[in-house]
Amino acid sequence: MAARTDKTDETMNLFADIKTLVLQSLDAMVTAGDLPEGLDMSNVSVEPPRDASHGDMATNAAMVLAKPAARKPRDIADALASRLAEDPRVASADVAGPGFLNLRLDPALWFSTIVTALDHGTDFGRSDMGKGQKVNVEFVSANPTGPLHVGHTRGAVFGDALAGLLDFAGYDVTREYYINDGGAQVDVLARSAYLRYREANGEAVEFVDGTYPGDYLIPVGQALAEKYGDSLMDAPEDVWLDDLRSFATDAMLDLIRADLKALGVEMDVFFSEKSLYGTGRIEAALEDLDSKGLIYEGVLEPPKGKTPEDWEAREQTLFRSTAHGDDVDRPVKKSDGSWTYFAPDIAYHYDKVTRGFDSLIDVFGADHGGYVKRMKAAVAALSDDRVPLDVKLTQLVKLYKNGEPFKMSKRAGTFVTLRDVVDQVGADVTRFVMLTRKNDAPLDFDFDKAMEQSKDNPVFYVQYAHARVQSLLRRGAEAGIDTSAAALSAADLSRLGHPAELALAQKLASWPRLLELAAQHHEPHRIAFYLYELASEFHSLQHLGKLEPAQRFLVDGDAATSSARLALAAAVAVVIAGGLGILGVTPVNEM
RNA sequence: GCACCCGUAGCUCAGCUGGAUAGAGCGCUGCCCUCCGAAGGCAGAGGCCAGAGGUUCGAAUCCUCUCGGGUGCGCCA
Repeated sequence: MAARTDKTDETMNLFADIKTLVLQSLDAMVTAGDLPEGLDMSNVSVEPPRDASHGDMATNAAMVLAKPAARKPRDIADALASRLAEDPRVASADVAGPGFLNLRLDPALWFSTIVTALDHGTDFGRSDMGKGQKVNVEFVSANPTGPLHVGHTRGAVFGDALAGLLDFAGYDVTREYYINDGGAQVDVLARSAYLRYREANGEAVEFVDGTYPGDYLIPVGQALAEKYGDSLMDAPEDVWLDDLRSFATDAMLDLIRADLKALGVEMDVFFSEKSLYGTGRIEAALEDLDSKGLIYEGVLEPPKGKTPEDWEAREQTLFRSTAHGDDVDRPVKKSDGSWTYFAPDIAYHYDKVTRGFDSLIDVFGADHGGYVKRMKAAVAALSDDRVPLDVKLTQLVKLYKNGEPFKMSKRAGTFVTLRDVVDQVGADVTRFVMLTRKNDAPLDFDFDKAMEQSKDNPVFYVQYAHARVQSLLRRGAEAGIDTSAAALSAADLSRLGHPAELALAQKLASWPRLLELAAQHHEPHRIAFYLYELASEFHSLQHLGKLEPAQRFLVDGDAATSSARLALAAAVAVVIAGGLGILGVTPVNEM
């Protein structure tokens, strides 16, 4: 296994290497006077062509530069092609279509990816694109008033996988949870806990509207009964509210922490909203905005089309969020002078900015979409546009059982918690399934399908490919082949050459590139899709051995060929294991 | 009324800072196991990328408008 980040050498990413070559060649053309100086090369790309028959890689350089260089695209392409063809790595360079330059690389170069993968192990694909920049990923941030439910589960998985991805891409990542323990809902929690406390002391209680009737507070009530005996039974609320609030909040936080742990999520920081009150921190943040002329007293227009019945014009303290792209200015104080939810959240993000993060990511449920603009405006203002904030919204999870929609209802007791899901299908399956859709697309989660051992189930399909490789390696070892990574890495890869083998090696070679794109776009789901495709190509190649026995991974009496093919298979397993690892899923060796 | 997200095969969805003939799974049709895991594989049918303009050498992708679906819209968090 390679060290963490010290081996991010050039050969990790073939596409980047060839792009470098293209850019160098273009520079040479400038020097030679074939191209004018000062051209913007930022749009030059090197990517795999959609149709493999076009070649291994394609660059758009000639078309992108034609206009600014005032040259015909084909002329540029021809000149570039002849320069590129001089490089030993390039087998051929052909101009096609309007000016595409199709490159074919020496197959040995593609197969060398196998060596790279085996030598780096699951660190294959790590990069330094993040350059150690500090990124804060805030996710889950559920109210500490009960256990996490399915919606939170998706946010938790997404946020954690995104954090893992960014870490892999060379960022210094902090996973963070914002505890909403400052608002009215924790008072409701305290009162609900108090009812459970009375119940634990033998009294029959009734949960009226505005209290939480969930069973999860029963143990809290019992713990309170043990701690306080019956001393609070006749006490007025103002005597016990503060104590019970913090007691119950702590208990809920323990519950949430345990839920997250069951899912394999571990936060670096739990940040308390309450810690912002009475400490001058909210005031300080708003002071900062005020000094920038962004705080004023004013009256908002009523919302159009849906005027609340009790609406009346009222002067409030407002944040001029419209100065940074919001649609209307937002209140930071309620009519009674207390803070709105937004105020401490501004202070919280101010804190993140002052902690020195280079960029921030917030993961919210899609129902908080209306909150995005004002939050971005706040961060832009607080950081003087220095710190970008990306807000990722996670869409709803629709539950199914046997293909039938699974209706959730708190009232009917069919409220599905994170724990329910994890207990039913396991953390690995939960995590992978949650990432089989883009974050902002709705997700169908079928309990039965998630457990199914078939191609329908992407988790199984990918795990199966990994297990099959392990099976091959075991058989290889039985046949006397050294299947250690080091030995396979030294195999004679010139034994490979079948088109399907080449295609698989090319797929492996695109792994670092995919990771960079996924990290850039903050889209961990791309990993799940890639792994599925990789698994598919592997299954296909393995099946080829049934049709053409000469193409089996293990060839009787030909240890050299077998070793080379096992090296390819092992490299596939390494990438699957690495990819699953980023997503927080454990690869399995046997199904 | 306004804002944000979405609209791609019968269904559920991918589609890489705009690239060449738009992909996968399910479902449908027809195939493939005496030996590496058939828990799998191969092939076929199936598309006006919601619609209309625009930008561009080039648009599912970017811009504008229309239609359709979801979410949100001061004193909840």
